[in-house]
Amino acid sequence: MDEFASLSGISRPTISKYFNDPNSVRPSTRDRIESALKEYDYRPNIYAMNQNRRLTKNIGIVVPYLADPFFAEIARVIERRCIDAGFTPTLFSSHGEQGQEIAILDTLRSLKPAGVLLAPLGRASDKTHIEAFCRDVPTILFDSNIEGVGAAFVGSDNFSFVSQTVEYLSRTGSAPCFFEMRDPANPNANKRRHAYLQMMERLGLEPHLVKIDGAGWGFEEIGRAGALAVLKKDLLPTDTVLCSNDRLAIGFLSACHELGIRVGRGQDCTIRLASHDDHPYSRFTCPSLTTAAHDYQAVADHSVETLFRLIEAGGQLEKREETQFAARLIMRASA
Amino acid sequence: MDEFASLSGISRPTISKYFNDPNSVRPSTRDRIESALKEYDYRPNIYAMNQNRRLTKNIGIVVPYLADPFFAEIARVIERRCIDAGFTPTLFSSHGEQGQEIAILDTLRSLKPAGVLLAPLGRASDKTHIEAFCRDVPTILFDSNIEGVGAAFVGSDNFSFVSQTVEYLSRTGSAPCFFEMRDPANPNANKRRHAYLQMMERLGLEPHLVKIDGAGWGFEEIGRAGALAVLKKDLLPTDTVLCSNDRLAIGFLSACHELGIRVGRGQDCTIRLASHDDHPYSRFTCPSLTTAAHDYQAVADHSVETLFRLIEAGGQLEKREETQFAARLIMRASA
DNA sequence: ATCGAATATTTACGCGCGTCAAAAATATAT
DNA sequence: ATATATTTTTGACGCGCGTAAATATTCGAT
Repeated sequence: MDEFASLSGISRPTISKYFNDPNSVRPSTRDRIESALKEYDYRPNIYAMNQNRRLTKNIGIVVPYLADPFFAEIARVIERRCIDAGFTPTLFSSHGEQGQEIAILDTLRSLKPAGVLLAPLGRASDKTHIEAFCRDVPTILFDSNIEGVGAAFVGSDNFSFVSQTVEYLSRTGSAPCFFEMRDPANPNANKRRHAYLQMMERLGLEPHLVKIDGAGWGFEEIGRAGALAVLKKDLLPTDTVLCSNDRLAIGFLSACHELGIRVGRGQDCTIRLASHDDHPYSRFTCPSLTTAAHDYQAVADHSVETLFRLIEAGGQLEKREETQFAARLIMRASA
Repeated sequence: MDEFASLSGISRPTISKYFNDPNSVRPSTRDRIESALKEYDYRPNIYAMNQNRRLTKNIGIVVPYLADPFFAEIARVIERRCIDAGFTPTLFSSHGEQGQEIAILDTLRSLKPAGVLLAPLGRASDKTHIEAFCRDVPTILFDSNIEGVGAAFVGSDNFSFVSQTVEYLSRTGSAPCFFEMRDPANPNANKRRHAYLQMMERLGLEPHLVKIDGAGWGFEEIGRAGALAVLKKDLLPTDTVLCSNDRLAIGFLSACHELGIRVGRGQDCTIRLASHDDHPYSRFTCPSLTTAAHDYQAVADHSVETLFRLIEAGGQLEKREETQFAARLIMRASA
C-alpha cells in the first residue's frame, strides 16, 4: 500500500480510507486513486485489513441443508443482496448435523463478521450455543425461529400457508388429512400441524393426522416410504391429502405412481394431494403440485434489510422483531 | 497469544508452532497446551495468522450452480473431506454467471488459499481469466474440463455414461434418439452427443438428434418446453428417448404427464425415457428415471486427494493429470 | 482576496501473529 | 555419565494495514 501510495501520488492513510469507503474521499481524489488502481492493479491484503478493523465487511449465511433446493434458492437471493450492498457473504451449510452447525458458528465468530443470517437446524440445534453466539455477533434468524434468540426473525407465516390450502381443499372437495413426519426436525412443521387442527376446527371438520416414521433430511424418501406403508394398508382416512411440505409430497407422489394410484382432480383420479413451500421442483412433478408458496423474495429482502439496519445500529435493535410473510396459493394439477 | 502463553507456562513461539501444526511439538508439550486451551479457551486470530503465513489452511470450492442438487451434493462430500483433513473449505457458487465466476476467483485470490477445487461454468467461463488464476493458485478442475488449464482434472467419463444407456436401450427395445439443448452450456453435453453418435454408428443404428431451444440453468423448464413442442407436433423420431441429463428428463416427464403420454416399459406406455447423472431426485420422478450414475464419492475423493497431493508438492504436479470415472447404469421404471 | 469548513498529509504507534537466530533446556543413545 | 540430537525459550523484527493527532492544503462562498 505504501508503494502504491507513492506511485499514485496520494498518501497512504487516504488510500486506506478509500478502501474502507470509496465515498469518504473527495471525488477528484477518488478518480485519481481509481485510475492508478487500473494501471498498477494493486489489491489490499484482506487479512491485514480485517485484523485491526473493529468490523469487517463479511456476512455469514448459514442454512441447515444446502442440498435442499429450497435453501439453495433462498441463499442465492440473499447472497446477491449482500454483494450488491458491498459486503462479502460466505455461505455455510450445517448439512443437517448439530456438530456442523456448532463448528460453523465457531468459525464464524473468528471471522469477525459484520453480521450473520442464520437459518437454524431446528430441533437438532444446540440452542444454548446459538444463544451465546447471538450475544456476541449481530445475528438475524430466518426460516426457522428460536424464541427470543437473535436480534430478529424473518420467516413465513405458517398459519397463512395452511389456512389457504385447507380452505381450498375442503371447499373444492373432501376435507384433507394432514401427512407429516412423526418427529419433525423443523419447528415450522409443528406450527403447520397446529394451524391444520385449528383450521379444521374452525371449519367444523374432523381432523386426521397421518404421522409417518423416519429421521434425517431425506424427506422425499421418508415421504415415499411413509406413503407406501399407508397406502398399502389402505389407512388413508380421506381421499384428500395435505402434506406438511413439498418434499414429503414428492415422495408421496412417487409412491402413488408405483402403486398405480392416480393423483389429481380428474375423473380417473382417486387422490388429491397438496402441500406447502413451492419447492423449485414442485411444478415439474407428475402431476404438478398444488402448493402454498413462500414469498422467497420478500423473506430474503427483509432478512438482509433487517441485518443492515442491525449493523448500522451497532448490533442492537430496540426490541426483537418478528416478521412473517403470508403464503400465496398456487393451484396446479395435483389438487 | 502472549497472555495465553504466560498462563499456560509455554513460550509464545511454541504456541504459534502448535497452531500451525499440533504435531510439530513434543507430545508432552502438546498435552500441556491442550489442557490450558480447555481452561482458558483461547483462539488465535485467523486474520493475523494468515497475514504472514505464505499458505493458509483455506480451500476454495467453486461450483457453477448451487441450486442444482447435483452440485450441492458433490460440494457437500468435498467439503466434508477437506474438514476431515484439517482445512477450512469455503463454498462459492457462480450462479451460472460469468461475472460471478470472475468475482469469486478474484476474492479467492486474496484469500490466499492453499488450493482450489473449481467446477467451471463451461462455455460461459472466461477461460483466459481462469487460466491466469490457475497459474497463481494451485487449482484442480472438476466436473467440467478446460483443456490444459489447472494442475489436474477429475470428472466423469461421458462415453461410459452414454455407451451404457445407448447399449441398454437399443438391446431392450428400439434405439434411442438423443434429446438435448441446442447450445449446451457445459462441455460434458457435447461429449455426450459425440458419444451417442459414436455408439449408434458402432451398433449400426441410425442416430437422431433432437435439439431444443433455451438458455440458462433452468434445465427442467427448458426440457419441459422443448418436450411439449416436440411431442405436440409429433416430431419424435423414435419411441425411445435418451436425454443428455436428468434435469432435462425431469422436464420431459412433466411434459409427458401433461399430455397424457405414459412413460415406461409397461404395455400401456408409449415412450421409454432414460438419461444421465443420477440426479438426487431421479429416483422420485414418476416414473422413476433410468439413468447412468456418477460415482459421486470417487469424483469427490479423488479431487480432494489430488488437491492435497498438489499442495504438498508445492503447487506443481509433474504433469497435468486427467481422471475420469465410469458410470453405473441404474435401471428404474422409465426405460 | 478572504475566511471557515472540508479534506488531505505527515508522523507515529499498534494490532496479533509468523519467523528467525542464538542460547538454553530436555530427551535419546552410547 | 557423557555426547549428540531434538526441542523449547529468549529476544527481536517485520508483515500490511487501521487509526489517531497535528498540520497543511484545497474548496466553496462571501
